[in-house]
Amino acid sequence: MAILFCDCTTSNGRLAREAFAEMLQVAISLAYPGVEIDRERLVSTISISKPSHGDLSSSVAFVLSKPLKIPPRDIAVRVAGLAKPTGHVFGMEQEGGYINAKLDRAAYSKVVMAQVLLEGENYGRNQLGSNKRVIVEFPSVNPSKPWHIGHLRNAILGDSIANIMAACGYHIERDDYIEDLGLQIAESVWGYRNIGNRPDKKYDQWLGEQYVKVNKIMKEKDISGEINEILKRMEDLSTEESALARTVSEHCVDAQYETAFGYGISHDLRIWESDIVRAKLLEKAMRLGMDNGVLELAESGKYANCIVVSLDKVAGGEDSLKDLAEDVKVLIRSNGTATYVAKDVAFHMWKFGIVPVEFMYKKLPILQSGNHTLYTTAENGERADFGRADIVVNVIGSAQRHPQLILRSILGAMGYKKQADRIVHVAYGEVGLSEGSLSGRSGGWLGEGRSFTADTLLDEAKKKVAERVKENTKAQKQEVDEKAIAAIAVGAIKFEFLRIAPEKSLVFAWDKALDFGGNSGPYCMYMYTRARRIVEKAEFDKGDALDAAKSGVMGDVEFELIKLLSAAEDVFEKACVEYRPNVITDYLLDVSSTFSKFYEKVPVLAGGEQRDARLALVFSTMQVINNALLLLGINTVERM
RNA sequence: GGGCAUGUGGUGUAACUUGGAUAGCAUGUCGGCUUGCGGAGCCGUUGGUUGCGGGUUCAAAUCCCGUCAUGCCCGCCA
Repeated sequence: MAILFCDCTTSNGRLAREAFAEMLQVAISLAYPGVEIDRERLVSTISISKPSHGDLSSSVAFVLSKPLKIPPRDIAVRVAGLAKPTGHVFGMEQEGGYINAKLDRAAYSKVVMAQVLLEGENYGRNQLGSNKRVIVEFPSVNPSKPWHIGHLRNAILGDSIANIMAACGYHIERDDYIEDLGLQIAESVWGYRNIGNRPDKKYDQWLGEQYVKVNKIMKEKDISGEINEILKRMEDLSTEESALARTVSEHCVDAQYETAFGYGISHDLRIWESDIVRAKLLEKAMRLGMDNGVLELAESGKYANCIVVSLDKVAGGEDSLKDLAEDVKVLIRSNGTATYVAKDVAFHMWKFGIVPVEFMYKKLPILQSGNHTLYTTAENGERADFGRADIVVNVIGSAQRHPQLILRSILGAMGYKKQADRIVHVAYGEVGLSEGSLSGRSGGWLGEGRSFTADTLLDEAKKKVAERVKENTKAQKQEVDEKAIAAIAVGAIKFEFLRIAPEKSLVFAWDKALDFGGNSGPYCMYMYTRARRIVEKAEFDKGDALDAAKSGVMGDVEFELIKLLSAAEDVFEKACVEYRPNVITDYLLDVSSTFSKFYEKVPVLAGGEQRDARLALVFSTMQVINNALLLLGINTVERM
């Protein structure tokens, strides 16, 4: 098999744009000697255009119009007239002020298909991240309740962003921070002792329901003294309460990870708050802050005996930290306990390897999707290579913008500006219900009829999918197993959550969540299965496809598909730098619907001499849909 | 009081960071398509002063200013 393309490290989509830019640059210098345009600027004027406007389009004439004082149309005419074909780009013409170019269909489709087929699962992957270490933290749910649909959005986003960054050449560590010393756990421990300690259902569900009961009791009688006593004792790691808190939390997190397993979401590391305390990370971090003068001990006044930071002092250029009701943020309370922000500052010092703390790690025998190994921090264990990140991505609700900003400001003021700038807060809009709220305290996630847990959602989706599959595959006398049904249900839910831009809020409604038509995951998955069946019927394998790709495809719809396939790498990169998986969902819908039009219009198997080249295109499309779905954490199925 | 986010056809949304051609997609409405590789599909129809008002520009959903609406945040809660 001859290598048809010249540069394996660059996508053909990019090569085509570069070639077009080259053409334009030469033509511009011929037309207007002395005029220089930055190459990057030039490339940025080029976009893939609609079929009615050629294949590639540049608006460079508008840019040059002002300095040259010549109307865009005249520039376009002149430049287009002087351009000479480069690479696979030719046929330049002017329309209004635009300069459009056509691609050599046969040649271009050959190289694109060859690249897709040769690179296979790696197609679209790139080295943008040059192996930099990234910690993606998600979803860090309190170990006192099951994941509800809000937590699920967090987990799905985090998992997908981690996948996308990994595909762009970053070294990814997926961390889950478990807060086992917080007030919520103290309340759980109180419930465990006073209401019951025998789970009669999935542990997280049971614990969550109990937590809601405790909160009801708290409204009726004052047990806050007892709970505070438990909380205080928990923070001393030698107490029975502390051990109980950890045990209850571990059971709960294990149960939460059954949910994660069902959704195909995995982690590398669980980091426990109690292990952070044990390692004295907080003390070290606070001492560092005191030493360099950013943190100070208030000796008198309102904050006497607290360790505080002046927000005005650390604000830098941040307006949102100015004109606050209180200029002071407490990190260590007068009773010696730490606030959330203090813990977060310390935790981030570990993430970046600023404070040299070595945790002990244990491998956990938890089943994760893809047999992904899970570690946990532990009292006893071994050393392992975690932390020391170059970039930190925190997937946290947008409600926490303010504390995240304080975190960055404090780190920056302490002299870690570079690290502070490399904390990315993926601030997603909270998930709301059309009626009520998801509040954990009042038990909003329990719902009236159906609960709003991630488990319930998946169960309902599976039921719905099973019905649909049964109906749909009747004609083919094909069995579709439970694994495939689960994959489709997961695909439907993940796609539905990911197609909405992260910063947008999301109002959950059952009928919408379980409607799998149109812009949906199942639609894309269905196109994959259709493609697969065509290829199976033809008994066409990858070797055949590589041979057949030598012919190229010429039709309009075919070529639209080729153009889309060649854009994969650009799309993956865009999704990565913007931390927006919806860039991928959009792309998938585009590829899927274009493929759908293609097979509706063009009979592949009865295609005469074009049959094999079209089969190669079908094969290539399958690969691209598969690769893009994997970035969303969605697995393809063979039948549906 | 201050800060942040959001506002796009009946509904859900994309494009906004980096301004470009007729604002893309789905759902909904109404109508059509199957002796063909599988109809979770395809084609057509309908529906938009991109919250509002200014400004910058050859060009604004996109940038700037103002304004309105909604949500979130501003704690020795997490």
